[in-house]
Amino acid sequence: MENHHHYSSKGRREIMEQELLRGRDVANQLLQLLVHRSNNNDEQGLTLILPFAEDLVHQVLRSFTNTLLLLNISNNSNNNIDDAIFPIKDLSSSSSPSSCQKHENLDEACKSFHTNNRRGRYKRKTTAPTWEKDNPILLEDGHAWRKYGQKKTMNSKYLRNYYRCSHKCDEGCPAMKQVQRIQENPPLYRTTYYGHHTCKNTNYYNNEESIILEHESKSSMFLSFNNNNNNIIPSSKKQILRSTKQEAVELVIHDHHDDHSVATHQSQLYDHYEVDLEYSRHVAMLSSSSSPSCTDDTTVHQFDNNYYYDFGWDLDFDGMACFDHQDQITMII
DNA sequence: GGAATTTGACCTTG
DNA sequence: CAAGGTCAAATTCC
Repeated sequence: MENHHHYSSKGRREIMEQELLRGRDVANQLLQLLVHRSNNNDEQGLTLILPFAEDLVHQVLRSFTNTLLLLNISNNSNNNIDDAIFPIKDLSSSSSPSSCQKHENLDEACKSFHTNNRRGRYKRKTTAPTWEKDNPILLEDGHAWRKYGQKKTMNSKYLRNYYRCSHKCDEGCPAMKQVQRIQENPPLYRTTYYGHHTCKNTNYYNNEESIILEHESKSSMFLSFNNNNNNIIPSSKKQILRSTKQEAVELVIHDHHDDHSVATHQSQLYDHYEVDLEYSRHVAMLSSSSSPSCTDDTTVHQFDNNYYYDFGWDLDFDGMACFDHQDQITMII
């Protein structure tokens, strides 16, 4: 309920300031990188360093985008917007949003739930995974997770990490996930989800107001919504229209990807209450029509009489063809 | 000091 | 019995 206050201590102004400072720092890094390279005049070294420079540029742009978004929001709204700001945390910063209600009682509730005698208390899952996805970096998915174990497995040199929903104890939410690195270079992490969230996930997506700042991502697609005025906060080529909480959101593609600088997109499909807006690079989509034309690497899943299309597009823009033949897609939030 | 993670023991499953 | 999922005390983090 009043879980927003976690963020209100850090006001909009402060977040904007942080964004700008971060952008300046990164710009300085970029400058030094370029100066260093131009001094050396090393053609081969330049190509090596190009991806890094590109990443820095993306970070600077992200700083601008986030700050502008915050400015835009503060101009258009005058009511408690501080409470509605949910900045995307950097991956380097640890810990979950910890914005669940009665969070201080959580551990206590867990302790009372488990007695000292551990016998018979184990309930090992038997169900098949609900969803599985590989990602090149560790991503947050908008839910608060509590890690409860890690294990070395036979066929991997990496540890498998076990998480359950932070609301398991206070709301009995059964959702769990496992994350395991499956490849070193380039890094690849496999996240396997078990069960669906039953908790009131008020911290991000189902909230009446939420502002999603762009996070480190090679994608320039940027989604956000605000229920107050149904306004459109455009970024790159996509816009969200008519956002209604816990109802379908129409996502209309106004333009197609004729410009490849729009960068990379990857979709990720969760169940329909776990659409990830936090990272633009993975967006779950539900087609309202029965059968959009899709590229070959599109996979279709059926769930609750709905068809889910996982476009799974990647660096090569294969998946973009999906939009070329379909100008309206329904997204469930 | 409280909350989150780590860690090895404990437990289930095949 | 091996593999690996889960628990909770110990440890770390904030």
